[in-house]
Amino acid sequence: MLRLSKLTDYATVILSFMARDNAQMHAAMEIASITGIALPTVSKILKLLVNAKILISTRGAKGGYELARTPTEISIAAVISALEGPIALTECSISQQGCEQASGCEIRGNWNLINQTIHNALESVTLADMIRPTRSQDLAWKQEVLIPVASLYR
Amino acid sequence: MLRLSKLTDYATVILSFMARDNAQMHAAMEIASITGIALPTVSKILKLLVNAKILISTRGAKGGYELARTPTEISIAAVISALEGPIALTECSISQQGCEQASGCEIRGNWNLINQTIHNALESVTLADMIRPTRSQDLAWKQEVLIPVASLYR
DNA sequence: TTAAATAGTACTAGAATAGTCCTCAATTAT
DNA sequence: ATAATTGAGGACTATTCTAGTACTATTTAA
Repeated sequence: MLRLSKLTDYATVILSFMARDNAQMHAAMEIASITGIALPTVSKILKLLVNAKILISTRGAKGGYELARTPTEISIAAVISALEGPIALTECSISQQGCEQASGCEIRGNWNLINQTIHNALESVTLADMIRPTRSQDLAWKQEVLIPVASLYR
Repeated sequence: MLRLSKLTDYATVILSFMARDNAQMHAAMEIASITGIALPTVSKILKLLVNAKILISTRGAKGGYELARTPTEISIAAVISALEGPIALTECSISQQGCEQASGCEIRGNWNLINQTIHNALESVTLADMIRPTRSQDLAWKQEVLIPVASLYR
């Protein structure tokens, strides 16, 4: 569930490669051969990332792509919305009339809270975090996970 | 992004209707006419929820569906995984060899952390929360949103 | 026994994704 | 200047996934 598209997945791979050797310019073809993702697909992704101002492109010979900001300043949320549009779990947007007729739709407001919560969580993770080594043993953080929606009603 | 399927959306509508008038048995047809969702679709969803032990079904005349637990004991995470399978953003699962060849795949562990974080957030929201009135004005909770992955590295 | 209701499964149409390709524009090096 | 390199932009296709439907079997109450 909660699928991200493959393209988004690729984007994180590409970006974390770029983050690791910083301050460098990389041509699309170079990135394609290093990551093993087909060139046209890499190109497509890079273009989307440029439009989202996550990357800066330089045309012409010796051109290429580079990060627009430092890895600590690029959030995963930004990457995801660059590739998939605004972050939202539901598209309850299907005509408000329909929702008023149907009985269940006071829910919508609560979905929005959940969306916000997840968005904030993704906002707090940066590219810099992604390229750090994993310590899956270390589960101390679990205790820190919050219950934001429930807390609304205290 | 982060799309949930329409079916999952419907499921929350159906379940919150059922949660509101508790302890009652509801036939699929009744639910269909009240929610405005087509009967075959409602049936499909109800069956999935039964398989996930979120609902209990009773066959035969006077049969129907009822909640298997109280609304406070049914998490949104459970509903989502009932409809869409395990909660995971990426399906990096595409052959580990492929990932070792490509340069970017130390990322996977970090994705798992993000998945876990989101899973925990969804686990903390229950059906009971969903049927409460929304107070979108009240944004106090925003201050409480955490930075779980970053905290891993302190 | 009959009617009401769910269980299970298979199928179809439509939409969304992934992936590719082609032409234009810009920059550098010769 | 001119050629080579590289990105920009858009159009297009095939495949996969989802939503929705239909049909048959099974169970239970009256």
